[in-house]
Amino acid sequence: MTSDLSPPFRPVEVDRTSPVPLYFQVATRLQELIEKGEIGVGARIENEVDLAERLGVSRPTTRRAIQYLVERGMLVRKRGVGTQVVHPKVRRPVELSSLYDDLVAGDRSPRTEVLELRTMPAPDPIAAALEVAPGTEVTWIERLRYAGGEPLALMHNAIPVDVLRLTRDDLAAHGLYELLRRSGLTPRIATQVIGARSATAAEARTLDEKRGASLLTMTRTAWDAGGRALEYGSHVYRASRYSFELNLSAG
Amino acid sequence: MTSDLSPPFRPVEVDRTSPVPLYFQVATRLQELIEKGEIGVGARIENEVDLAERLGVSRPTTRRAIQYLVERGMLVRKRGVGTQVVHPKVRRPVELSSLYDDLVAGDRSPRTEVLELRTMPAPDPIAAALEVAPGTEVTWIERLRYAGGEPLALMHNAIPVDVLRLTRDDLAAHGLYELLRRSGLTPRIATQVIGARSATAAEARTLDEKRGASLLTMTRTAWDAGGRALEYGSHVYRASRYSFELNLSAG
DNA sequence: ATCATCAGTTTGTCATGACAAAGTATTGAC
DNA sequence: GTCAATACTTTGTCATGACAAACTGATGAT
Repeated sequence: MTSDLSPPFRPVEVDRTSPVPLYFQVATRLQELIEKGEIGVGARIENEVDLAERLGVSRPTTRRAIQYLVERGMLVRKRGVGTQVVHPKVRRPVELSSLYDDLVAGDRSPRTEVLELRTMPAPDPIAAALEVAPGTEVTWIERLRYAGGEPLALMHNAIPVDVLRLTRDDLAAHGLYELLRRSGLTPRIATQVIGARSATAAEARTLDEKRGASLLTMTRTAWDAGGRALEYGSHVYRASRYSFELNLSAG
Repeated sequence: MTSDLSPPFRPVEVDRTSPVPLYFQVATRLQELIEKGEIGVGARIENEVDLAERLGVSRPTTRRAIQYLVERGMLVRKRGVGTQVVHPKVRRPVELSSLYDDLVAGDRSPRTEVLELRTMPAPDPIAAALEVAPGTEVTWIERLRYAGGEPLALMHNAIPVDVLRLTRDDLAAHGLYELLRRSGLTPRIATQVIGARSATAAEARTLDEKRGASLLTMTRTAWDAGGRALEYGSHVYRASRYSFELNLSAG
């Protein structure tokens, strides 16, 4: 029935002198083979035991490599059946990146205008969102983001001052998440709410839209691995120029 | 410095006769302790080796349980330091559920009106989204979803006929994802695009909004674990009544 | 007093071995 | 021929043992 028994694809050799973990080497190699189509969608890969033996690694190591790709949506395992390729490229769960990074990646030449930058005690709703004490000092930022010469988004952020200090120049030249990461602060968890509403007169003017035009709204709070709140953001995007793309995967 | 050395919290006994895997029993028990606050945020839990010994399970099993909670954002591990509680409840990555389920869970008494239900060859854009051959027969559904007596969303779906056959009654009484699951079809992977635009006159009339009101739009394609396309959806929501909430976690 | 060095703690990686559970394919009885 | 029982394949779970790497804190030299 399943004629596509794994062809003897090229040996995946591992480098035991490398500091890269073996399971990761195996996973990366498999991912390459799949992305290049050398193992086609629907094809079954070799069973764990044989694969492990052929690579000269243990079965747990092989399992861990396969598991890694299963979690990324490339492979599917069924007990008693085998492991099958279901998608030729990684489906990332959801990116936790900033708009700026996305625009750079998409070659849309972003530019940032810093409209406001000051420190102030956090208003209650923002303190609540950040899960910090009311009145905690935060840096309040208002930015206008351009892409391809056109205004795209109006962004408001609050960052606790003891998390990061920011300058106008930094913000004009880099995305907020890049600045965070550069300071060793890695956002790991975030909650977002995405909605829509009509533009106010002032927003329409700033964003070069007609009054009452539809805007996408996004509010987000991001935490680092230690559970410390890094950033609260409340942004509006021109719906005519922007939308959110998400890849979901459910266990 | 860290005075909060793990108190000798109650023994977590495992049941080896249970069909539930040991690692999952341990993970669940730890999760309970954390959710109930018996292990507070910031506290360090026992190290893997001791914990394993005390529970009478192996270290890999303990590691797997802890890893499970780390991936869910409750715990953080640092080599040479230990494992710390960073959040008292699970942060789910993103749910892959239907609007209907969400409304039921939120006690907002959903109701569904089936406006249209017929089979037809998939138009090219929809066939492309589903990654099936152009002209593949699909069931085309148009539904109006109410919540709390008010219209909330206008939903269009295409489901390949060889995936599932649907009746008006089924659709009126249940959410689409519930019907899929009941047939043994589990959505595992989806890509979504969320945007916004102004309502057309017809949409405004149907949704009881003013003409030009802002609407949230969401298009989605969902696949099962085997990579088979289950559903394409193109929905519009009243922005005044609905927004998307997401929890993200980045590796 | 300050800084480098070293030992201790804790998680990270890997190997080997074993059995269980869930599918699939084959065999055999009727 | 049909259906149930059986054998086989493959992944899932678990144990034990070992060493490496990262971080912490104490020690010692300057």
